[in-house]
Amino acid sequence: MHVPAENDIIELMRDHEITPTQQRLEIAQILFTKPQHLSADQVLAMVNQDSALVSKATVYNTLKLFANKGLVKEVIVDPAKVFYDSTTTPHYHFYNVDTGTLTDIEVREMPVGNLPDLPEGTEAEGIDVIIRVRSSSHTT
Amino acid sequence: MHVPAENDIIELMRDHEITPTQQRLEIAQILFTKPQHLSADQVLAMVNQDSALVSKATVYNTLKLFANKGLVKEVIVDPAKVFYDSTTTPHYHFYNVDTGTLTDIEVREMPVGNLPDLPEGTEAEGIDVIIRVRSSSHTT
DNA sequence: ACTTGGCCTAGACAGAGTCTAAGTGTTCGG
DNA sequence: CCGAACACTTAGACTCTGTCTAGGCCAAGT
Ligand SMILES: [Mn+2]
Ligand SMILES: [Mn+2]
Ligand SMILES: [Zn+2]
Ligand SMILES: [Zn+2]
Repeated sequence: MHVPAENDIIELMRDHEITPTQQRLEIAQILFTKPQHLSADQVLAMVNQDSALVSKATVYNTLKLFANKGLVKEVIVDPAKVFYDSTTTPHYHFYNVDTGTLTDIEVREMPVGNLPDLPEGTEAEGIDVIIRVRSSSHTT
Repeated sequence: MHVPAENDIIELMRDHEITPTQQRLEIAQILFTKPQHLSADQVLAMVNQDSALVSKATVYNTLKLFANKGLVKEVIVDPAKVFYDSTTTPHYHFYNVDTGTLTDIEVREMPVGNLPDLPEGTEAEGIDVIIRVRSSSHTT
């Protein structure tokens, strides 16, 4: 299962209670061709590179919808923009602050201890682990 | 050593190769009264609540300067704004996505495994661990 | 046909953060 | 002292990501 067929994507969306529309399909096709980390702006550019298919508002709305329904995961590492991760299984990230590149870390490569006691009246939603790196031989 | 005296702060700044100016002192006084996580906007409001002492540009410039010199640490958990942490010793964070509140986690409360192999040509700069929580009894 | 409801869209808008160009000290050489 | 050099500060314009608004479109149901 590499580049998923349109039918697979429609089924995936139905599984997650998302009505499949033409625009959502265009966006999903781009996201789910491979594991990747894309900003909304990148998705907007990619989806419209041949012809204008999807508006800016719909790209933002759709990515947020996908995130809420668990189809993609938001990754917040850059104060300037959100990345959307097409891989939703638990994993962590390297973030190269020089290049802006995200790289996945398998959980087994970096075990993290159990959750500490949560603050009163809260429940856990997820753990983000980000290892910030910079490109070597920096004139620091 | 609670509310640090002006002289302590000047020495701290000199130690970090920061020329102490009136505006930088105003900002430092607010930051270092206690361990806390403040956005630039909050610092701007606090520093000017009595009389207009420091401009917006200087607040942003100063916080970035302090971060570069290691006086404060940037915490990136919210796509809308950066938090500045007056505690620079290693620790992790809870982030309540409902209230926007950051809470510290001591490293000993949540041991994290050794660093995995870094991507080619990079060196580590730091590890961020964020446990996202939401306030209980949510109508999800 | 008409209504309803979900979806899409252009473009206005909001808010965090940056930049620019001018002003204000402060230091330092003569 | 005096003037040049330099670092710092500032108002306000500007940029950029993301949100909102108000109307248009379309498919389904009656
Ligand atoms: Mn799923
Ligand atoms: Mn230090
Ligand atoms: Zn990832
Ligand atoms: Zn902290």
